[in-house]
Amino acid sequence: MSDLNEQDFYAKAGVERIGKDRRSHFASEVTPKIAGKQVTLIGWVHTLRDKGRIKFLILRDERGMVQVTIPQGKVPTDVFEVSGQLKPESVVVVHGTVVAADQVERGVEVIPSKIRLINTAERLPIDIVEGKVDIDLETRLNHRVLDLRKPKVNAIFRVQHCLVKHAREYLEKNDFVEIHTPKIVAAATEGGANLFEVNYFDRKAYLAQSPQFYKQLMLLAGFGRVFEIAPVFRAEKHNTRRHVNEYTSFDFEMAWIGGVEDVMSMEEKMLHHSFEKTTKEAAAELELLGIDLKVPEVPFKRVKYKEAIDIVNEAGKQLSYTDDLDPDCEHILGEVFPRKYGTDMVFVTHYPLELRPAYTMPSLTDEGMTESFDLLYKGMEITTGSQRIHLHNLLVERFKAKGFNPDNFSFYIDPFRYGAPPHGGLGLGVERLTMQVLGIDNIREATLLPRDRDRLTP
RNA sequence: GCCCCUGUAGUGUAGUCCGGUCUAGCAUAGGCGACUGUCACUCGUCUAACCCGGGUUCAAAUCCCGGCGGGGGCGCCA
Repeated sequence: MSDLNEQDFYAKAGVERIGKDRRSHFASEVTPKIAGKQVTLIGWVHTLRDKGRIKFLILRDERGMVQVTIPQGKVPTDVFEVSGQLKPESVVVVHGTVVAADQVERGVEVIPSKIRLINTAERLPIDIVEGKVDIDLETRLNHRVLDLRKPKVNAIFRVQHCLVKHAREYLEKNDFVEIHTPKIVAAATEGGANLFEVNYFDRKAYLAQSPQFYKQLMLLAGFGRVFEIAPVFRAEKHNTRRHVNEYTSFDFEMAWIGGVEDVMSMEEKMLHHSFEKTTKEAAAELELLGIDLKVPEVPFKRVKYKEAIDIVNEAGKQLSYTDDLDPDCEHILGEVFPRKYGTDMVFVTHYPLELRPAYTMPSLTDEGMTESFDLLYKGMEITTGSQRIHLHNLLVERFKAKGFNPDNFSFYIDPFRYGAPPHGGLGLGVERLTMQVLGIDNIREATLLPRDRDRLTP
């Protein structure tokens, strides 16, 4: 017998197995309407307010919290004793009866008939109950798993999920095919941004900074419309609230377009759909985060790059038409656009040739400019897109003009010799979209497990 | 690549300028005790910290030097 006990690692840990117990209700589903019902709750001990002969256990699960009230004499003796042993973040199964209770803010509580300890928790490195002590973001990220248990932090990523889910849904309804392109690549797509080098057996390879070439090639391969939601890598030693070194890029690319306008039109409808669905499906999370999400009206405002420069110059900057809009400019535009156009979602179009990658279609209507756009949301660039060059000779010419040797990109350029469809597309930063939707200051907060200049764990 | 700031209990801070009751304060977390309606429970009590090394000085958390660590911004970009 003693040998058996030695091997029972559950008993050794002082805990029980869940066994056949399964959750009957989420905490949020315990309402006065189901008073009298027997429920099985599974979750964490959020707090235990131990008043001596009555204890109040706040049980938290994936969807919320509910109070479990444990009055001595009215619950079995062992239930009362076990409850006294519980620590914050202990994992428990609670069997009990739902009781309407005026004393509780939610008007309902659970009186337990049984409480089973499923796992123990040591002293926490960070407080999970919010509102007691402000914790540095750095410390929170070091303990990200615990940090994410906070309902508000968790809600950020449920909103993010919702935004992505419905953007994807819109594209699927519009004949886009989801593709998965290689993240280990041989060469840069755009120059500029630095690449992470990796050992590819005995050769040098790089982590993809963008799926750009591949998603275009898939249109040449006959897919018509494609999208990909995947990580991209930027080896820039930037350290700002808007940058991380690995982020999720939401890319789409569509063939048979008449111009860049078709791409913008697709994006605004996609975002409109996504925002609208998110306000409904993530209503609880948005409320928890105190966000009143405004669904931007379609069509979004369009402003030419030159006009944007004029606007920031009116605000005191001194930029020429070939200067890039820096974060300060985006901030200015973020303030001016709502006043001037009544919206915080604005396409800035027709960027100068020198500011855009080699594959961007030059403009016939605006000399020296491109058929391109950025989407600025609340003063931050969340999308970059354009009509792409589908004419082989022009593509070669543009690569040369940018100082690249087209021969190094033959895998990308050569297919354009054989009937490439006119096309365009965009890349949208998922974390940036999330942070702007939720009014988050630092992109790391909108990134599940951020990779920045020196963070590689967790 | 460039620039700025900063290291005090598990966490967040006060103290650092102007060295001396700092035997390092407070909050929160944690231990123990009390409490039958709490809801950031309350009350009592205890535990727990000056990044490392060197220097100046009668005296260093405080000033100086070096090391290590951390945070933020710019360029670039989503």
